[in-house]
Amino acid sequence: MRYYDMKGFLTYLILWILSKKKMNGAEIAKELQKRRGTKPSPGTIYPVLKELKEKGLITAGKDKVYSLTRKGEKELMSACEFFCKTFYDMKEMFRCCR
Amino acid sequence: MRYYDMKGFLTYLILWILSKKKMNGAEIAKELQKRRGTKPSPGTIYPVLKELKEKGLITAGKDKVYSLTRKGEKELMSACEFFCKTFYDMKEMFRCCR
DNA sequence: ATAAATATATCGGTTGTCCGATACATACTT
DNA sequence: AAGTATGTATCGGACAACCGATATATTTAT
Repeated sequence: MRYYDMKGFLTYLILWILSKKKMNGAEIAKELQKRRGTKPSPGTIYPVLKELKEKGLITAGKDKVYSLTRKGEKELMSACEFFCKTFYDMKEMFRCCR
Repeated sequence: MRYYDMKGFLTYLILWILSKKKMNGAEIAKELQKRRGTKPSPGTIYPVLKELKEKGLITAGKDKVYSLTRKGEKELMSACEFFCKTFYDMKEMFRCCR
């Protein structure tokens, strides 16, 4: 997986969110609404969940409550490292907005 | 401009880089190489610079050394705020990789 | 049990990022 | 001044994110 492409943060944002709490699709959508200000449409979110599941990064039981797999955790970690490297001086950025 | 789309971080990364130091296209490419590990192709970087210039976010003299305009600074600030809001708990992320 | 509301899923199409290839301009060397 | 290296620019196309619309499944209410 190539982080440097960075088309769409959504996938990683979802991984990030799921790393904190198990959720179903609708709950994820709500959480995104809260964070970004806009709610992704069903046509956006469910394909992403499907893809993440097929890649083995998340799993869900019959109740459709998703959580990260071990692989998903590693993937998220890698993404974090990439972000840290790319925005190694981002701390200033965060400082500026609080 | 819609931050929540987030297709491609490149544009904002370039704004971020230019906010710290004036550079020409080649220098920007090198800096990106350093940060991301991959160097953007000319076909990637120059169209982005052109677009940013057309939007009035950056300017350059005859020497093609780019710098942020006032508008560009504001834009970057907005982007920062968006990131902070979206990843309000990202501090943990940064902690994990150092 | 039926109806209504909510959640999940799929499909087609649009858009924008990014790249590779190519062409052009400018600066540097000898 | 000619040739070489380096920087700049443009074009076409590949690919993926995202959305809107629609269909289906599941849960909740009556």
